[in-house]
Amino acid sequence: MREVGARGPAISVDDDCPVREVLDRVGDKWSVLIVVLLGQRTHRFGELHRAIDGISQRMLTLTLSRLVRDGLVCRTAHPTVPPRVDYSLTDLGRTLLVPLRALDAWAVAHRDDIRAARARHDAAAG
Amino acid sequence: MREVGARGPAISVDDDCPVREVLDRVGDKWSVLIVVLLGQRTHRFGELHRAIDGISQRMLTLTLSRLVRDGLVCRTAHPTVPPRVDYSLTDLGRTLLVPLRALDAWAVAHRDDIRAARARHDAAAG
DNA sequence: CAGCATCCCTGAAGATACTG
DNA sequence: CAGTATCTTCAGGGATGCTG
Repeated sequence: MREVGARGPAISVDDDCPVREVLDRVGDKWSVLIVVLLGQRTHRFGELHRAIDGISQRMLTLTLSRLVRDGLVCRTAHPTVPPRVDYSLTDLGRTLLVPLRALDAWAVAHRDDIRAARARHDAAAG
Repeated sequence: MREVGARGPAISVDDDCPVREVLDRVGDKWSVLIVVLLGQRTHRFGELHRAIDGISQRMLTLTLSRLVRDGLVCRTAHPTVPPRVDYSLTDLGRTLLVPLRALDAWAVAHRDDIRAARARHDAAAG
């Protein structure tokens, strides 16, 4: 396993790159959004549907089932009528909030830098 | 702007969600790999091509140009013949290594948990 | 309410060939 | 060596309709 990073902890990079594994899992269009919302509090299916602007029912179902499958999200179906299903983060899911916060902090701190770089680059060339 | 997180720093979630912005930018198939490799040291185009197993010339070019555009990677073309082009991280790019390391640490720490959850889930249902 | 089934479409990514 | 140009494929995702 090759590693990088002169100072600070290394990031492994090879064939089975853990970072890539995470990104393949939560790097899709909706997973992070859902994890973050569930990090806030438990949500029902419909609540998530309303909270996440633009998501289709299909994608919400799909993404949730993947997250449940990966042990990040917990699904609780109440045998009532009409049915009621609650989704919440598992312990594992909650631990994921930590690195996501780090990424978020970076985004907040540097979004303007990126926009500036873009503007500069686009102005120079096209 | 709605925010989440009982304890710890909040993650903003709304229409312009910073986390989503980062993921849209580096959540693709190759960007993280390239950033991490360049975090190691400066690489030439061909070095990256050989280092990243499975990437096509086209995707390497595309991904690099996006990273350059966003100010994360610096491109240095030497006017020699044959041409030689060096890629390295900018200061901004280097700061990105920090949250990526957090994500990597999480991945390393929990990949087995995810695999176990999956196995459990798949065994239960299918 | 929650969610599956079906159809469709687009954009990301691969393969291949060519160039300064 | 370091790309560009073109064609093609495929999976992610949207829209809609139906059901326990």
